[in-house]
Amino acid sequence: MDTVNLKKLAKELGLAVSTVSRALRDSHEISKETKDRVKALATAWGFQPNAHASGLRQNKSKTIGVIIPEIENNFFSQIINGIELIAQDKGFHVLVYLTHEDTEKERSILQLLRNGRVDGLMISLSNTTTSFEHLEAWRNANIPIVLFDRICEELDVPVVTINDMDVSFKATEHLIENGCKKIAFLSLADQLSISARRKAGYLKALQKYNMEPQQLLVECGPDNKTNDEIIHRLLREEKPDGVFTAIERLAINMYEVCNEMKIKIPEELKLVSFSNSPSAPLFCPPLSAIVQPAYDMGREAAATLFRLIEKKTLLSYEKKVMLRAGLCKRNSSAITKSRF
Amino acid sequence: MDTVNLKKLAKELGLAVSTVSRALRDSHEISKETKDRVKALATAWGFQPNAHASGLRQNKSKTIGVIIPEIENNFFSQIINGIELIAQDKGFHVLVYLTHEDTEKERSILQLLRNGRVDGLMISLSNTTTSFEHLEAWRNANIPIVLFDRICEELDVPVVTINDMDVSFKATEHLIENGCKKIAFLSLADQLSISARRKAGYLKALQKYNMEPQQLLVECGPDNKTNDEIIHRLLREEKPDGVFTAIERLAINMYEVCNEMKIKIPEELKLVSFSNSPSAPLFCPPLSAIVQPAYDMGREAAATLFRLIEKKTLLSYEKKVMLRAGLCKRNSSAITKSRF
DNA sequence: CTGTTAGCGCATTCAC
DNA sequence: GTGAATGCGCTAACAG
Repeated sequence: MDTVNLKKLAKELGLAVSTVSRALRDSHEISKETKDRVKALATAWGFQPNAHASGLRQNKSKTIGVIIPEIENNFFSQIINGIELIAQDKGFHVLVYLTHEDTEKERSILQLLRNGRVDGLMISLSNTTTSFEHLEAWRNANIPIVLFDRICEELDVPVVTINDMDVSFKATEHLIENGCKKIAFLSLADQLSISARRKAGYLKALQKYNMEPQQLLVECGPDNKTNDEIIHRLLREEKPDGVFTAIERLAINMYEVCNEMKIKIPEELKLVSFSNSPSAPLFCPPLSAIVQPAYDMGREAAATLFRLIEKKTLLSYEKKVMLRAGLCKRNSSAITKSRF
Repeated sequence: MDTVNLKKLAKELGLAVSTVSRALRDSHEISKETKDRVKALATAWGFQPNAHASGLRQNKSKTIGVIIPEIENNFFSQIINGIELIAQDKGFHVLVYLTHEDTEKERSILQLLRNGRVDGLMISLSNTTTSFEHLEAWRNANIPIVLFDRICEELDVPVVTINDMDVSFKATEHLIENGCKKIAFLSLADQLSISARRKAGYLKALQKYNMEPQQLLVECGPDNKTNDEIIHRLLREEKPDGVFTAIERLAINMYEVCNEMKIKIPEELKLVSFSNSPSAPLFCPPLSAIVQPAYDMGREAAATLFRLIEKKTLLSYEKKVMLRAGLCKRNSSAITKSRF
């Protein structure tokens, strides 16, 4: 069976192409009978209007692009889930791109998409991104864009974020309240605003309890083995009794190294981490986690993008949406009976 | 800045549109000087050829579609990761669709994509899919398609699978060797070929050790709470000393219910499960897992699809690719000292 | 080596 | 209410 198009339908029905087109789009200037005849044949033949042709004609793609650093991460896959829900609801398609934390790739994808392929873009920045010309350039193309989670604060662009600072403050305070005297903060060495916000929350909590002298800022990298060494050294030399990790992967490293070094969690060291893993409660011991509303974030960001695509003007509070993460206290940071 | 197209470039350069087009595509029939001039202006102006126009003209979209049941699942996100790598390498875009295990959605997405939007399709079937007319219909559209993991064996379509049966046999045998006398098999109630293959592996192992009378086939559903009840009843009434779960989510349910019921893993009950979670080693106790090469599967399936897209004929062994999953033995299925 | 022309399939303007 | 004609931006056939 050859591909069916308007022309063939028109020929079969003895109508003009334009009439068929209008009938299928439910134009009011077509009689009900004609509409019915046209639609009947269209469904019978399984007609689907060619995406490129109508895209070209209307300068619309019915497609949004999503650029994220990685996908093997509960946080981002939940985000995609939320985005996809809204997109499917709007009849839109979703293109997914992974940067693998490579700012060059990020730049080239953005460049590549300035050609009508997408009607809007959502992006969470790579952690190696330090300059933002590619985002500025994008804005010249006049295609709606929304930043989420890993945003750029300098740019006047709609963003959806999480209360990273507040919840980090809360997590650190929780460790302090549970008796920690020397708390380390582990994060990736990057320039991201979220890292800065999380660090700020940590520092603010130390400040509140006059513990700044005990601050321990540890920067990890992309390589797990190196991180293990860094953590090893940290635990050996600084002997913190509390650790707050800014990303889940580092918490896993913590568990592994503590196992190796026979350091007991939470007796000798209490741990809290950002984590969206559904199995955090099964860890040994169960991980006290800052859980981000990733699914909602995806939906919120997508909803904002569609407001822009539909040319609705954003109200000021819609330009900066902040969602609240929750601290889920579990055994990895629990108070333990003093020994003997 | 208005959108720049071939016409504007041609006008500025005093050339014909076709010359500009050819120059940008490195046609051999254009002089080096002209090419250089054209390319210089194109990059200066940040020209990107309109995707719809060239797509329409060439009847190519440089896009592949990926349909999966869900994304909040390490297995599928690893698959996407593998697919995306190959696609980016080929300069292709990736559309992602989630069916949420809804066969109707699956059907309508397939229908929707028969309009030139994608040059090829990869799909892992929803577990509610029992008839395959939509796949048959797709083949009439003559667009390459590859099935992976959750495939349909009746159809003559390239597939990439995993040695589900063998590895399930191995997992069950492992439980038997470690002393289990009554092993339950937990899976979703679905019609999928992978479920059948996993079950077959389980049964084959029981058979080998003459334990068929002890077979315990338990069907769970999409709802976690119901599953918890099913597992509760199973553990209370049947008291298995070994459990093999066909999907990760059910293993998490097992841990939870065992915790509640104070059943000790692995002392009183040994557990093995399919799982691609990177944190399985951190579980309490660490989970013995069948780890699927999901990333490779994504790459393999994408590579197969691109062979089809590039009109290469598939060699017979390329039509049915089977990858090997590995059993990673950990403490959840370990032999324990008898408690005399 | 470069220019002219036609047409991909559709939506839309204008005619009747 | 319907048909004919136009053009979205690009590529490819044909001409020179």
